[in-house]
Amino acid sequence: MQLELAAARLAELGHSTRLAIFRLLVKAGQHGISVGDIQQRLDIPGSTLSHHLSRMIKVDLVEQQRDGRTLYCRLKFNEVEALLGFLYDECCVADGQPGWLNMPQSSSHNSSKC
Amino acid sequence: MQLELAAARLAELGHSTRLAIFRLLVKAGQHGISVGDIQQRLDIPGSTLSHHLSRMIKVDLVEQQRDGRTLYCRLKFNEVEALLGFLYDECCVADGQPGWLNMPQSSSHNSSKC
DNA sequence: TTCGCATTTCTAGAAACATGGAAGTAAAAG
DNA sequence: CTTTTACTTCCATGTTTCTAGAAATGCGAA
Repeated sequence: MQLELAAARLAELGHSTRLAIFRLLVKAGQHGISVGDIQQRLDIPGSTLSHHLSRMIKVDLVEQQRDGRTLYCRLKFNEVEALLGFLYDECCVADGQPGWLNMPQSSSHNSSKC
Repeated sequence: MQLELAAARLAELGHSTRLAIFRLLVKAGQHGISVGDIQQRLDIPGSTLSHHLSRMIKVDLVEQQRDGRTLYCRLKFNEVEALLGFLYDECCVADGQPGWLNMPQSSSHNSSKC
Protein backbone atom coordinates (compact mmCIF):
# COMPACT_ATOMS: atom_id res chain seq x y z
CA MET A 1 0.00 0.00 0.00
CA GLN A 2 1.23 3.44 -0.78
CA LEU A 3 1.56 6.18 1.77
CA GLU A 4 -1.28 8.31 0.42
CA LEU A 5 -3.86 5.56 0.78
CA ALA A 6 -2.63 4.59 4.22
CA ALA A 7 -2.85 8.21 5.35
CA ALA A 8 -6.37 8.54 3.97
CA ARG A 9 -7.48 5.45 5.84
CA LEU A 10 -5.80 6.47 9.07
CA ALA A 11 -7.50 9.84 8.79
CA GLU A 12 -10.87 8.13 8.65
CA LEU A 13 -10.06 6.11 11.74
CA GLY A 14 -8.81 9.29 13.35
CA HIS A 15 -12.23 10.56 14.37
CA SER A 16 -13.81 9.39 17.57
CA THR A 17 -17.22 8.65 16.08
CA ARG A 18 -15.76 6.77 13.16
CA LEU A 19 -13.37 4.87 15.40
CA ALA A 20 -16.37 3.85 17.49
CA ILE A 21 -18.10 2.69 14.30
CA PHE A 22 -14.98 0.79 13.34
CA ARG A 23 -14.95 -0.91 16.71
CA LEU A 24 -18.56 -2.02 16.32
CA LEU A 25 -17.79 -3.32 12.84
CA VAL A 26 -14.89 -5.37 14.11
CA LYS A 27 -17.05 -6.90 16.81
CA ALA A 28 -19.74 -7.61 14.25
CA GLY A 29 -17.28 -9.63 12.18
CA GLN A 30 -18.02 -11.02 8.73
CA HIS A 31 -21.71 -11.00 9.49
CA GLY A 32 -21.82 -7.22 9.66
CA ILE A 33 -24.21 -4.89 11.42
CA SER A 34 -27.08 -2.79 10.13
CA VAL A 35 -26.90 0.99 9.87
CA GLY A 36 -29.85 1.24 12.23
CA ASP A 37 -28.10 -0.86 14.84
CA ILE A 38 -25.04 1.35 14.68
CA GLN A 39 -27.24 4.41 14.99
CA GLN A 40 -28.98 3.02 18.05
CA ARG A 41 -25.79 1.97 19.76
CA LEU A 42 -23.97 5.23 19.16
CA ASP A 43 -27.07 7.40 19.53
CA ILE A 44 -26.34 9.81 16.71
CA PRO A 45 -28.55 11.32 13.98
CA GLY A 46 -28.94 9.18 10.90
CA SER A 47 -27.64 11.81 8.53
CA THR A 48 -24.48 12.22 10.54
CA LEU A 49 -23.91 8.48 10.65
CA SER A 50 -24.52 8.19 6.94
CA HIS A 51 -21.84 10.79 6.26
CA HIS A 52 -19.29 8.96 8.34
CA LEU A 53 -20.11 5.63 6.75
CA SER A 54 -19.82 7.01 3.25
CA ARG A 55 -16.37 8.36 4.08
CA MET A 56 -15.25 4.98 5.33
CA ILE A 57 -16.65 3.38 2.20
CA LYS A 58 -14.83 5.87 -0.01
CA VAL A 59 -11.46 4.75 1.34
CA ASP A 60 -12.53 1.14 0.98
CA LEU A 61 -12.57 0.24 4.65
CA VAL A 62 -16.26 -0.65 4.68
CA GLU A 63 -18.75 -2.21 2.32
CA GLN A 64 -22.54 -2.38 2.42
CA GLN A 65 -25.05 -4.96 1.35
CA ARG A 66 -28.79 -4.57 1.25
CA ASP A 67 -31.16 -7.15 2.65
CA GLY A 68 -34.71 -5.99 2.14
CA ARG A 69 -34.84 -2.51 3.57
CA THR A 70 -32.00 -3.13 5.93
CA LEU A 71 -28.48 -2.16 4.94
CA TYR A 72 -25.71 -4.20 6.47
CA CYS A 73 -22.24 -2.77 6.88
CA ARG A 74 -19.18 -4.95 6.97
CA LEU A 75 -15.53 -4.14 7.49
CA LYS A 76 -13.26 -4.94 4.58
CA PHE A 77 -10.94 -6.94 6.76
CA ASN A 78 -8.38 -7.46 4.02
CA GLU A 79 -8.02 -3.74 3.60
CA VAL A 80 -7.66 -3.20 7.32
CA GLU A 81 -4.97 -5.83 7.32
CA ALA A 82 -3.25 -4.07 4.45
CA LEU A 83 -3.24 -0.90 6.50
CA LEU A 84 -1.75 -2.65 9.52
CA GLY A 85 0.74 -4.27 7.16
CA PHE A 86 1.77 -0.86 5.90
CA LEU A 87 2.34 0.35 9.43
CA TYR A 88 4.41 -2.72 10.10
CA ASP A 89 6.46 -2.64 6.90
CA GLU A 90 7.13 1.07 6.75
CA CYS A 91 7.27 1.89 10.37
CA CYS A 92 8.14 -1.15 12.38
CA VAL A 93 11.03 -2.40 10.30
CA ALA A 94 13.89 0.07 9.87
CA ASP A 95 16.22 -0.38 6.92
CA GLY A 96 15.41 -4.05 6.55
CA GLN A 97 16.51 -4.72 10.10
CA PRO A 98 14.35 -5.48 13.08
CA GLY A 99 12.83 -2.19 14.10
CA TRP A 100 12.11 -0.33 17.26
CA LEU A 101 8.44 -1.00 17.71
CA ASN A 102 6.75 -3.92 19.35
CA MET A 103 3.75 -5.40 17.69
CA PRO A 104 1.16 -6.50 20.21
CA GLN A 105 0.67 -10.23 20.45
CA SER A 106 -2.12 -10.33 23.01
CA SER A 107 -4.36 -8.04 24.95
CA SER A 108 -2.04 -8.28 27.93
CA HIS A 109 0.76 -6.88 25.82
CA ASN A 110 3.33 -9.59 26.31
CA SER A 111 4.86 -8.33 23.14
CA SER A 112 8.15 -9.31 21.60
CA LYS A 113 10.46 -7.20 19.50
CA CYS A 114 9.50 -7.35 15.88
CA MET B 1 -5.74 3.97 26.09
CA GLN B 2 -9.16 5.47 25.61
CA LEU B 3 -10.86 5.88 22.28
CA GLU B 4 -10.57 9.66 22.20
CA LEU B 5 -6.81 9.66 22.51
CA ALA B 6 -6.40 6.86 20.00
CA ALA B 7 -8.57 8.75 17.52
CA ALA B 8 -6.57 11.94 18.04
CA ARG B 9 -3.31 10.10 17.38
CA LEU B 10 -4.65 8.26 14.36
CA ALA B 11 -5.85 11.58 12.97
CA GLU B 12 -2.32 12.94 13.21
CA LEU B 13 -0.95 9.94 11.36
CA GLY B 14 -3.75 10.35 8.86
CA HIS B 15 -2.07 13.06 6.84
CA SER B 16 0.41 12.20 4.14
CA THR B 17 3.04 14.72 5.18
CA ARG B 18 2.83 13.70 8.82
CA LEU B 19 2.86 10.02 7.95
CA ALA B 20 6.03 10.66 5.96
CA ILE B 21 7.48 12.43 8.99
CA PHE B 22 6.45 9.50 11.15
CA ARG B 23 8.20 7.12 8.79
CA LEU B 24 11.42 9.11 8.97
CA LEU B 25 11.19 9.19 12.75
CA VAL B 26 10.81 5.43 12.92
CA LYS B 27 13.83 4.94 10.72
CA ALA B 28 15.78 7.40 12.84
CA GLY B 29 15.11 5.30 15.93
CA GLN B 30 15.99 6.35 19.46
CA HIS B 31 18.70 8.64 18.16
CA GLY B 32 16.18 10.89 16.45
CA ILE B 33 16.55 13.25 13.53
CA SER B 34 16.85 17.02 13.36
CA VAL B 35 14.07 19.28 12.15
CA GLY B 36 16.37 20.54 9.42
CA ASP B 37 17.04 17.03 8.19
CA ILE B 38 13.34 16.29 7.98
CA GLN B 39 12.81 19.54 6.13
CA GLN B 40 15.50 18.70 3.60
CA ARG B 41 14.29 15.17 3.02
CA LEU B 42 10.66 16.12 2.59
CA ASP B 43 11.38 19.43 0.86
CA ILE B 44 8.72 21.49 2.59
CA PRO B 45 8.79 24.99 4.09
CA GLY B 46 10.00 25.20 7.67
CA SER B 47 6.87 26.82 8.94
CA THR B 48 4.73 24.06 7.50
CA LEU B 49 6.94 21.39 8.99
CA SER B 50 6.91 23.10 12.36
CA HIS B 51 3.14 23.17 12.30
CA HIS B 52 2.93 19.44 11.65
CA LEU B 53 5.53 18.60 14.28
CA SER B 54 3.76 20.64 16.92
CA ARG B 55 0.57 18.73 16.24
CA MET B 56 2.35 15.42 16.66
CA ILE B 57 3.89 16.68 19.86
CA LYS B 58 0.51 17.78 21.16
CA VAL B 59 -0.82 14.23 21.01
CA ASP B 60 2.38 12.96 22.57
CA LEU B 61 3.64 10.97 19.61
CA VAL B 62 6.86 12.98 19.29
CA GLU B 63 9.29 14.70 21.61
CA GLN B 64 12.07 17.17 20.94
CA GLN B 65 15.45 17.77 22.50
CA ARG B 66 17.76 20.65 21.77
CA ASP B 67 21.45 20.19 21.08
CA GLY B 68 23.03 23.58 20.47
CA ARG B 69 21.00 25.23 17.76
CA THR B 70 19.75 21.95 16.40
CA LEU B 71 16.49 20.43 17.57
CA TYR B 72 16.24 16.69 17.45
CA CYS B 73 12.89 14.96 17.12
CA ARG B 74 12.27 11.52 18.44
CA LEU B 75 9.26 9.25 18.29
CA LYS B 76 7.72 8.35 21.62
CA PHE B 77 7.86 4.70 20.86
CA ASN B 78 5.97 3.69 23.97
CA GLU B 79 3.05 5.85 22.94
CA VAL B 80 3.07 4.44 19.43
CA GLU B 81 3.01 0.99 20.94
CA ALA B 82 0.10 2.01 23.13
CA LEU B 83 -1.77 3.08 20.02
CA LEU B 84 -1.08 -0.21 18.24
CA GLY B 85 -2.10 -1.96 21.44
CA PHE B 86 -5.41 -0.13 21.40
CA LEU B 87 -6.05 -1.19 17.82
CA TYR B 88 -5.25 -4.73 18.82
CA ASP B 89 -7.31 -4.82 22.01
CA GLU B 90 -10.37 -2.99 20.76
CA CYS B 91 -10.41 -4.05 17.20
CA CYS B 92 -8.55 -7.28 16.75
CA VAL B 93 -10.13 -9.21 19.58
CA ALA B 94 -13.90 -9.56 19.43
CA ASP B 95 -15.77 -10.29 22.64
CA GLY B 96 -12.74 -11.76 24.34
CA GLN B 97 -12.38 -14.34 21.64
CA PRO B 98 -9.78 -14.44 18.92
CA GLY B 99 -10.86 -11.83 16.42
CA TRP B 100 -11.02 -11.47 12.70
CA LEU B 101 -7.91 -9.52 11.96
CA ASN B 102 -4.44 -10.79 11.37
CA MET B 103 -1.61 -8.94 12.95
CA PRO B 104 1.39 -8.79 10.64
CA GLN B 105 4.36 -10.82 11.83
CA SER B 106 6.81 -9.97 9.08
CA SER B 107 7.13 -7.83 6.00
CA SER B 108 6.18 -10.77 3.85
CA HIS B 109 2.90 -11.04 5.76
CA ASN B 110 3.07 -14.63 6.82
CA SER B 111 0.57 -13.65 9.43
CA SER B 112 -1.32 -15.87 11.81
CA LYS B 113 -4.77 -15.34 13.23
CA CYS B 114 -4.62 -13.30 16.38
C1' DT C 1 27.80 42.42 20.05
C1' DT C 2 26.95 41.46 15.80
C1' DC C 3 26.18 37.87 12.45
C1' DG C 4 24.11 33.80 10.66
C1' DC C 5 21.78 29.53 11.14
C1' DA C 6 17.85 26.80 13.04
C1' DT C 7 13.40 26.89 14.19
C1' DT C 8 8.99 28.86 15.83
C1' DT C 9 5.18 32.08 16.00
C1' DC C 10 2.10 35.15 13.64
C1' DT C 11 -1.11 35.77 10.22
C1' DA C 12 -4.54 34.96 6.89
C1' DG C 13 -6.86 33.05 2.99
C1' DA C 14 -8.47 28.83 0.92
C1' DA C 15 -10.08 24.38 1.43
C1' DA C 16 -11.93 20.57 3.91
C1' DC C 17 -14.69 18.71 7.64
C1' DA C 18 -18.56 18.04 11.02
C1' DT C 19 -23.19 18.34 12.16
C1' DG C 20 -28.04 17.75 11.78
C1' DG C 21 -32.74 19.09 10.06
C1' DA C 22 -35.53 18.57 6.00
C1' DA C 23 -36.62 16.42 1.95
C1' DG C 24 -35.94 12.39 -1.07
C1' DT C 25 -35.59 7.27 -2.34
C1' DA C 26 -36.09 2.21 -1.93
C1' DA C 27 -38.58 -1.63 -0.27
C1' DA C 28 -41.90 -4.09 2.42
C1' DA C 29 -46.50 -3.98 4.63
C1' DG C 30 -51.22 -2.90 4.81
C1' DC D 1 -52.18 2.78 -3.87
C1' DT D 2 -50.77 4.52 0.57
C1' DT D 3 -48.17 4.20 4.61
C1' DT D 4 -44.25 2.91 7.26
C1' DT D 5 -39.57 1.78 7.82
C1' DA D 6 -34.74 2.26 6.74
C1' DC D 7 -31.57 4.97 5.04
C1' DT D 8 -29.41 8.67 1.98
C1' DT D 9 -28.76 13.10 -0.12
C1' DC D 10 -29.35 18.05 0.04
C1' DC D 11 -28.44 22.09 2.23
C1' DA D 12 -26.83 25.44 5.48
C1' DT D 13 -23.82 26.71 9.14
C1' DG D 14 -19.95 26.85 12.01
C1' DT D 15 -15.28 24.95 12.94
C1' DT D 16 -10.86 23.18 11.95
C1' DT D 17 -7.06 22.41 9.09
C1' DC D 18 -3.50 23.36 5.67
C1' DT D 19 -0.24 26.13 3.70
C1' DA D 20 3.46 29.24 3.51
C1' DG D 21 5.40 34.04 3.71
C1' DA D 22 7.05 37.33 7.09
C1' DA D 23 8.65 38.49 11.41
C1' DA D 24 10.51 36.94 15.74
C1' DT D 25 13.37 34.02 18.80
C1' DG D 26 17.25 30.97 20.45
C1' DC D 27 21.84 29.98 20.24
C1' DG D 28 26.56 29.53 18.93
C1' DA D 29 30.46 31.74 16.34
C1' DA D 30 33.47 35.43 14.92
